[in-house]
Amino acid sequence: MDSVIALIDCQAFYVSCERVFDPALRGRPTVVLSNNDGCIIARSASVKAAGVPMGAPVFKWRDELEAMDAAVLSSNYALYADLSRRVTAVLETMSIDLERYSIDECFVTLPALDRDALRALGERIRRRVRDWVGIPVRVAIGPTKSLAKIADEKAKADKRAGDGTGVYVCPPEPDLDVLLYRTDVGDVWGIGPSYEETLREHGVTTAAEFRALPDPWIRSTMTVVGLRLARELRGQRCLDLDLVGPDRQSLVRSRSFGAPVEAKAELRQALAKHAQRAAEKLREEDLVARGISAFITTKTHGPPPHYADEAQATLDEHTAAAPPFVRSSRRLLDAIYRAGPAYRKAGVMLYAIRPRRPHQGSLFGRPVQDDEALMQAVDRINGTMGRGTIGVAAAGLPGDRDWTMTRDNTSQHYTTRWDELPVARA
DNA sequence: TCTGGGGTCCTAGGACCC
DNA sequence: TCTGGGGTCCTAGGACCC
Repeated sequence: MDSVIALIDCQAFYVSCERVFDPALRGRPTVVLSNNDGCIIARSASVKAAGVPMGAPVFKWRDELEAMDAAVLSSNYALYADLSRRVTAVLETMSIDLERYSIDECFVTLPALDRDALRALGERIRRRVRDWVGIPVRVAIGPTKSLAKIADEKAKADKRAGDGTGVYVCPPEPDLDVLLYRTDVGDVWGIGPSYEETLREHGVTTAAEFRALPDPWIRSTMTVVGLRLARELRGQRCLDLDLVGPDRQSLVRSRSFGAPVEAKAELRQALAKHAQRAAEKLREEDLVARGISAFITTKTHGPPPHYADEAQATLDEHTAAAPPFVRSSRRLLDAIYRAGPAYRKAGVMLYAIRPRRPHQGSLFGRPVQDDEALMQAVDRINGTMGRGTIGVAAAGLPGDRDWTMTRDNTSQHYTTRWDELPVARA
């Protein structure tokens, strides 16, 4: 093999982003919350060490966080997305090929050097991202994506011990087998709770035992996905780098409500807002969609009643204009709404997505160009004067009560809004 | 009282076609 | 009594990821 794969993983990414701009947070225990300030979705090392789990509802950990004097921040996705882009821009100056896997991880290919040289290269990557963007990253290297993921787990573990370098290179066989024997099968990338349970029932508890299973058994129990995984752990490359990024299949906009909602009119407005935002996102990505589904749900935890339903519709033609999706969301709500329950969340999903091409008007109805010109004007105004300045009336007016979200403690948009740039004082 | 918001891929089964 | 053998497309649901 003339190349290896490195996983570049930003450490406690959201927390690190906040620390770039607020030095007072460095060294202070910090968590970042999900939308609506519900769950803990990023934790500094000290908070992790205190046993606060990922995804935990914040209300269960208030006391512990207070005792640690932890900073509790609402999420600021515009900031994180921007810094993520800067991290990949730095990597592009150094690596051969790059796949952006998620907001805080990417895969790159590196030349197949010996272990020491790879470690040194990993260090250089790490240093450059830290110096140029201010975000600490781990670099985990292996012959395949799945083994790079294993290496990342190992690097994380080293970090916890306190003296890890943040760079880990998979050893060759037979040391690799030893490493995999020490890796819990549930910690393998792609093996979730359900497969883990099945495997344990068959006496398989380590990654090494998993990759040694017979192919037909894996295939029939875990589909080809499982088989690819096992082969990757054997060093056989089955998952290629997705260089251009896959074409989008679907697009979801949804939010939990700050407080329960019963009124149909409010659900209608929420769905209209989501439909409008989803269409805006389509236009940003130069896509059009034809399918829409709308869903509403009550709480899903705790004692019943729980209620959730969803309905779908197909538009006459592909479009990225807001009005057809908004109209459709209203009809879909009529189909699924039941009076009575207190709803906690609503959203829309667009599907049947493809790239926008000119002149895709249908034989029926208004020509698309009208909508297109209108939407261009809308985007221009919102681009200049701020998101939400104008939009369909069904989505509510800018001055309306913002019932959609609780966000008590958001940092500034340091890098994406002129009026919130950091200020340097001499 | 308070539990996120995105995504992807795979399979089975039904409808429909010749 | 006997009742083909392919295809394709679509959808629902399950599994996983960050």
